[in-house]
Amino acid sequence: MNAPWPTTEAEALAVQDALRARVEQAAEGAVVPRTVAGLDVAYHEDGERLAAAAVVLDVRTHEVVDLAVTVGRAAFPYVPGLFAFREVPALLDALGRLRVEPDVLVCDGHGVAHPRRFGLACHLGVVTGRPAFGVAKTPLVGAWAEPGPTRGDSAALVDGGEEVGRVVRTRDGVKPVFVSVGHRIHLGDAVKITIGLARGFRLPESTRAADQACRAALRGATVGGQIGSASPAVRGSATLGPSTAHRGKGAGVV
DNA sequence: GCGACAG
DNA sequence: ATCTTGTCGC
Repeated sequence: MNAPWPTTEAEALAVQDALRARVEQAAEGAVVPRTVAGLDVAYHEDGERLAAAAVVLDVRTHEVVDLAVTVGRAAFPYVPGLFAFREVPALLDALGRLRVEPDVLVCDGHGVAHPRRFGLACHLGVVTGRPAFGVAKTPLVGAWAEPGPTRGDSAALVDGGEEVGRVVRTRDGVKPVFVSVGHRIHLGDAVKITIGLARGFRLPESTRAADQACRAALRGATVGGQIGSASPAVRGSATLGPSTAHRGKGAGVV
């Protein structure tokens, strides 16, 4: 029933074309999350083995409510614009191990601020059906004016004549982050949530927590060959069936 | 043709 | 993404 994971760039592009129509818009205020899930992936130096983490935080207190990690392999080579095909299988596996269903997914990358308006946040939102948005550290597409110097200041990220995201200053005098809608959420809400989650640091607490969790899992899997021993509250796996290595010759790097 | 190019 | 600890500055 499930379409096979794309092996070539042409196949991946076709998948994006098909899924793009399923992205849903949302009115401002439609999403008032009590919890968010921070998602991130860490790679082994071989560029193939990886660990993915999903950490659920209470939006108000930033307390970790749930956490799940999984280790596996990159499902596609890194190609700007096709980035999601590399991490989606592992991230879905991690999300599937959570006991608490997060109200919104905070992705490490872009949503519609993408050449074909279907970045990682859109992809994860569509396949999970959950509200989702992306917070990226660097731009992929678009132009913008330097936002004000104060935390909370922002500027429109424009591409192809449309606002595809917002460049947001989460801390005074610090390089801004790029926020864009993924699925079922309004850009203004995504920006507010991002600022609320980024208090002491540039990146949202959710992203930082996920980054720390997958890095730790990667070490555990590399050194001990097993993970999840550090904390009994963490659910993890040392294998990842579907997320096998990319094969074939039409997609570049391996 | 020459860069740029999420992680 | 990853290679990488201490250090300069507010």
